[in-house]
Amino acid sequence: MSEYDPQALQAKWQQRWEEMEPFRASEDPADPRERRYMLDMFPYPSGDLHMGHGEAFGLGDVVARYWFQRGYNVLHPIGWDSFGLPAENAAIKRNAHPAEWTYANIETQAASFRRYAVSFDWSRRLHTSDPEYYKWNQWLFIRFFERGLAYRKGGLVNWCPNDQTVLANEQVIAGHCERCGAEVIRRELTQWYFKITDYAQRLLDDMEQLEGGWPERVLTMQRNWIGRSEGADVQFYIEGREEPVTVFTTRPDTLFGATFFVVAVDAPLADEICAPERRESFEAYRSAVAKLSDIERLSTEKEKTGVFLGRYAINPVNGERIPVWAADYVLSDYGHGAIMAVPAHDQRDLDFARKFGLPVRVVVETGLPDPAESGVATPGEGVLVNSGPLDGLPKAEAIRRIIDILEADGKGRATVNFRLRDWLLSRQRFWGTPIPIIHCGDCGEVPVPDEQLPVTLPDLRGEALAPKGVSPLAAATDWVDVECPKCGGRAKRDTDTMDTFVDSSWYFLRYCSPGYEDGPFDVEQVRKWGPIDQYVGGVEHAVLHLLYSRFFTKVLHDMGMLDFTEPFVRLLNQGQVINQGKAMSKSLGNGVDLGEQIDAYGVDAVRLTMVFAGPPEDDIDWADVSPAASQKFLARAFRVFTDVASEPGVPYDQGDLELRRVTHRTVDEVTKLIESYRFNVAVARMMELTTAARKAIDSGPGPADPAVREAAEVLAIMLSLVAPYTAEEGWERLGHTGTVALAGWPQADPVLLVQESVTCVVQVAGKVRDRLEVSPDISEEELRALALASEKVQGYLSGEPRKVIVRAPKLVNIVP
RNA sequence: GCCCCCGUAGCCCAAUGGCAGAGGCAAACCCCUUAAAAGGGUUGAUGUGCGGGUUCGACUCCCGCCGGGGGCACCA
Repeated sequence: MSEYDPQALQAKWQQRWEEMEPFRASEDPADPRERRYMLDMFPYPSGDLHMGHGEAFGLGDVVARYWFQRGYNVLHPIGWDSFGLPAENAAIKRNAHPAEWTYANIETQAASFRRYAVSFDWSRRLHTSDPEYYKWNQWLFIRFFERGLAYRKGGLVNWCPNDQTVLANEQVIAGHCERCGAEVIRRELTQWYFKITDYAQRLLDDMEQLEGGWPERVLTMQRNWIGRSEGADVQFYIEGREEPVTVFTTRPDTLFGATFFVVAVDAPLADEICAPERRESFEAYRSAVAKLSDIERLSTEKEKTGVFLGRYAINPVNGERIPVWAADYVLSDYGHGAIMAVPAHDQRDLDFARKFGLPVRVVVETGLPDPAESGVATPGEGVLVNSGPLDGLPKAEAIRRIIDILEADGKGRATVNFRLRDWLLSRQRFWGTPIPIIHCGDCGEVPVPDEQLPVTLPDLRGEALAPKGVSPLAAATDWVDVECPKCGGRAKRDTDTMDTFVDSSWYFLRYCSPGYEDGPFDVEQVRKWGPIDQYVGGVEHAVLHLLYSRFFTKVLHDMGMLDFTEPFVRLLNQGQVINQGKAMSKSLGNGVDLGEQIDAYGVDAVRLTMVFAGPPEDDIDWADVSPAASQKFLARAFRVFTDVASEPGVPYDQGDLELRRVTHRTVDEVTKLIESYRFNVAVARMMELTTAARKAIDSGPGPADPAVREAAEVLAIMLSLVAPYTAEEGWERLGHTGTVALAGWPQADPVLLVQESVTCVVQVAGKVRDRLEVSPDISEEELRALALASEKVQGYLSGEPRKVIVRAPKLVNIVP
């Protein structure tokens, strides 16, 4: 049988691999091999694997399998992010328990992964919904709580009316729920938070380590998200109020240009200071704003709105009385929820001033038209005017000066503000990790003692899980009512569950010691395996999972449990698989099913198509690629394997030199291409090698030549990164036993990389006029003489050339 | 509005200062075949979105447009 039958190969080799377990990471401390940790973002079990999984895991597997071939001790684990809403919704619909749906899907995906031939170490498999896993979420939560990094507070939060739960800031994308797309509203609720803001500066600073290893755009997104800005806190007294109000400004130099003062309409301060005669209009305005969605409210297109509060603030540097307004363009949860408004030099303040007829005073002379007339604020560089002690100073100097003055008078200080908010982690849903806190009337928030962990979920199913605005756990009274661990009195469990992003913030550490029972992970094992050398996943997690994981890593580092501060050394964002220019969707009816593609073309052809389609970070339009053509190529390669007529062990050095050169050049290039993630080009080189081998068999030295065997063996090994089934069968047909996956990466012989002669292009005025066959180590002088002596070149020259540029050995350019 | 990335053959994509084409798809033609399929082979730019500039030399670097994609966008 030399017919290429992908389905038969799949059945055969899947079973063999299960027996061999070739991809188990070695825990032997005496193992001398260098270690590597390769990880794909773990999947959510929402049914079977789809095209996106096919691409991401296919690309990751190229890296992992390359490392296996290089002889590293590779950790390449798999698990499931198995808590989350879809399971709960499915359970309500089917009157079942979320676990049933979840674990059934996990088994389906696991089987598909095995068929897809991803080089996982299956022995380390984990599921975040297992009590053995989420126990450690709870343990970590308590450690965070003890360190003041987990706390509860009231305030306005994002609420998804569809999912009936709160969301973290990161999970609101342009005013919509990251999960379901529903428009998010604001609600006043008491919730649990992780104090990620304590780590804002370090999250920013440590990005330096990631430079070059992470895509630039992910770093940019994180920088934007963290949003550091330098400036000053300045204290303003408000007439009739004892305590001063602090505002944050990045432009303290413009303090003399402040002509009014704005408080966020939804800040408690606005309510507090509103004058009685303004109460009615203030409250009308406040409720009008409350009705607006975030999208409407935050739109920059929207006209400025606001109301005068009937009060005045005192400018701390010149004693000027300025009116206090409430407006929705000032955000209650950034800075101090109040600002000094400098309309001349801030567009937002100017828009507001022009709408309500407030004065505009230029204090920085920029040479641009007067903002009061032009309507365009002048935020740029300039020299200070109308500013007392700052007059005549340029902007940067004025900022330093005024901060000195404010600090000396105790009226302000230099400070830094971040856009990043604390991570809201409590959720009012069932299928997640219970928050391990007991609320006691006397003792307050009491952590569940470690020895009582895990706090497991009560057995709720079907209708009992229906969203009702509070966690379904609250209804399980026998679960909720407990003794206070501290005083023994009557107390109640916290009924919220954790955001599932908590689960995924440290799972990569658990893989290092998945069965470990004395902590979330074995510190020694993580020291050995961590950090992750290569992480692969979608860019949609740029400010979600990737930011949270970085935060967790830093906290765990501070707890002395990790010796590194960044979890992912290198990150690859694969593109999306789309169809006919659009994302696949049910409504468009353009979905492509991974399983069906595999049934039609085979695993190897589908994987090859994904890898060959283009650079890994580019989207793949399935309408532009051809799995059928991939299958054809694999059949062609397979025929090369079966045509080889020599036995293993023949001396290659007696083989055809020309083919050997092609083989070794291919090894050299493919090695470099794989290491620089240019997998599509690497595949192109493999195709060329296949063609060269074909030619050698048909019209060259013939199938028995040792060079043909060498080419075929190299091809099988390189192909094993992308098309493991075809490579295995080919390897076996070539007379080898064991698995090609561990055959070892070939090494290019430098002697065979040296070319005997090179074609040198001779240009006259940039146009090619002759080609010379020269030795690759020809000297500049020699080549110059040779080029000038060329008859073809002479025809274009009249007299001495003005200039001759020699780039030995490839090019000579003569300027006549 | 601001910032970033990308525009190469009908299509997907190589070439990162030195001969515009490596690879694939599609197309046309040839060989093989009684025929078809399978298989083997041959063929493609007058110049790299447009206009300038730097250079002996530009797809590549710089400036300005056009087109596409992405990120951020009342964060004081």
